[in-house]
Amino acid sequence: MDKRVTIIDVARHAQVSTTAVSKVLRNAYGASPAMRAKVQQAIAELGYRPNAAARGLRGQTYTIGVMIPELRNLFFADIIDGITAQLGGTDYQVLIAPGCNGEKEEARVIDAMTDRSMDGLILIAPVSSKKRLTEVARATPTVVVGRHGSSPTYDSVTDDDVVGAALVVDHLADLGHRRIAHIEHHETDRVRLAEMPNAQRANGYREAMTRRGLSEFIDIASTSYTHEGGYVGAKQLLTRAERPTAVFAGADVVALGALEAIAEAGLSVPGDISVAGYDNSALASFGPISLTSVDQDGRQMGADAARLVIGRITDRERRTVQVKLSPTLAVRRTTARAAPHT
Amino acid sequence: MDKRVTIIDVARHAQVSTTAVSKVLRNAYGASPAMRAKVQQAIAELGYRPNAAARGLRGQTYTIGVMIPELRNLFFADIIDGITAQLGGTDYQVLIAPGCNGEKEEARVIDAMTDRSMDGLILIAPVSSKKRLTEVARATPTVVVGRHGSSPTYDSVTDDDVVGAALVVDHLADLGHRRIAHIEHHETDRVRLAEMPNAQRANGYREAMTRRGLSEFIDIASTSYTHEGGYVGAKQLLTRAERPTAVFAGADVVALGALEAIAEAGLSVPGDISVAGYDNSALASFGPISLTSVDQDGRQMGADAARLVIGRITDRERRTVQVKLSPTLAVRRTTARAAPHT
DNA sequence: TCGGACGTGGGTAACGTTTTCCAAATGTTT
DNA sequence: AAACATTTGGAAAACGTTACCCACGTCCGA
Repeated sequence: MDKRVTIIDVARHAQVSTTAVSKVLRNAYGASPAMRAKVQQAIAELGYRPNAAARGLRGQTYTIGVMIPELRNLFFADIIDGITAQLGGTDYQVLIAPGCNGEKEEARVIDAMTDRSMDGLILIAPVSSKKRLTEVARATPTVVVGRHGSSPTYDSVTDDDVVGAALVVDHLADLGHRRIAHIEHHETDRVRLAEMPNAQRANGYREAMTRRGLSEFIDIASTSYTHEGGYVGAKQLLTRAERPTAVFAGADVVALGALEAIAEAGLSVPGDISVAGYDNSALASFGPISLTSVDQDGRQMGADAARLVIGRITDRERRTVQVKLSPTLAVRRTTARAAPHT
Repeated sequence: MDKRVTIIDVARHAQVSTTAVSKVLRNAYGASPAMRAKVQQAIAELGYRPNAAARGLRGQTYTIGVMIPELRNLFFADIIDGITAQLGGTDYQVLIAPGCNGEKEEARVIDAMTDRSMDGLILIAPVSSKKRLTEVARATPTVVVGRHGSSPTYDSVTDDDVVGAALVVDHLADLGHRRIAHIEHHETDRVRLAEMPNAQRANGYREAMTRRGLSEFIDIASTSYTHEGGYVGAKQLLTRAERPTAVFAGADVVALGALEAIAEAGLSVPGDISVAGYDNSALASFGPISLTSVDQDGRQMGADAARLVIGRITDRERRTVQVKLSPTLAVRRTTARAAPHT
């Protein structure tokens, strides 16, 4: 339990002041190359590492907090990969706060990160009110990922969910499908209705169906973005007098639930019904499943978010920006040509 | 950008000293019920939240760091769930450090957590040398999950991998299989050879095969615990003059890779070949896959780890303990009776 | 030669807590 | 009533770092 080496030890060892050591550590102005070298050697010899808590008290903590609503969603893992890749090589460390389902839990987690004086926050698909997010971002540089709408205080990175939904509808319509149903995440809150990806996907679905002249076939099962939600939603859709020939699930995990319900009903995919998901998670590309899905390029989203948060840490006055990425469609084996119309 | 409320503001507002406030915050001795009430009211009125960085400089940071080697492994998500569930309701916040594949990356991450003066560390399946782990644990209360062997400085939580492997072999042997092959994670380091779960699983496989009188059929493909490793390993096994009738993959993700290779070879599961995995991750239980797998109860492991780390924070002198849980087998549809021996 | 600009280095006061005393008040035993 | 223990509250010194400012040389142009 020997004490940690401090900046004072380094200063003594290099025969300079602690100010000098601090300057070297931060690449700050006012240190000659000679002194720099001397200090760096002392740091190396003593194996000194700065104490982040102490740093945080005056300056930065070199920590970026990432809030993730759900560890099991593989799409989020892609985002994290993008973030860490972008931040690799810098002094910043990424720390993830897990398990924040629900507004209350989310508030607790955001508070915890703020309390730890993190330099920047990346919030993935937060459910908090816009007011709250705006306040948080006022105190700490923040990037919100996966939530539409702009804010004067935080940057945002989103996927164009309307386009994504259209990709699916067009793909299915091109294959001859008309009865294309959708399973959505039920949303009540008015603001979130406009900002959350799930709502945008449902809107995109409606628009695209209308554009293709299929408005009479619009059919939405309103459940939730979970495996269970997909299962229940598909069950509902299968009881229709005229069964849909294709199901567009709002997320991959939903599609998996739907697949299970369809299999239970004794129907085959894509023979009887085509199924498409959203997120193109690792699950979707897994051979035996091979789910057609909208690809959001999570890595790119994560990298952009990291870039933006660092940018805002550097210049807090800069105007906020909104990055909107375009999704692509990964066509696989769960979608196929529809049977001729009866 | 209004300044944060500090302990000084609270003290002033409640007309007491900062010491008094601090005592109330920490439930420390020396505060009368009357004062406690007064201070708590002031805290509520001002919406005060203690600054973790400042706390860390003298006392605790109320932060537990969890190192996780791979975000995509769903088994790890179960462990995290167990940890957060156990810690819910306490003042401790869990922060996860991602992306630490490789010894060097792992060292960087552990350093980062130490630098941030975390109160406790939970290291999941670390690959660092035992010496290094021992040193880390000397500086910070640490629990190692998923690595066998005991240490004088850290507690450990493991699953009995030898038993787990035996469960699979017995299950398959009971179904009439004799050519039961295994796909292992290749290991070179001598210490890790004894401590890492993958090695224990391979040992358990050998022992069980011998015990069942099947030693002549022992057949191991040595690749890695990845999807790719499972694919390659299965390819190897399928080229044998006499093809195995069952494959025991050391991890679920490996089993998935194997399933893909088997499907490509035009063979059916479990008709031609039975496949079993390890970890019983969410993937394994997913209907269309329905993989027979060893269940480790990750939630329980996480809960135990959290309990132990808090215990060690409270009493750093207590002797280290080793918790060893017993796995069970979740039998599903990828294993079936073997064809009669030819 | 003077005066300012610039480069170099350090002294010192924060930052927001906890911890270690210490003093005063109160209670309890002889 | 004296002596002693306990409770209650606070003053002040850490903790390790950074930010702010000042001092001293040296260089250069006027």
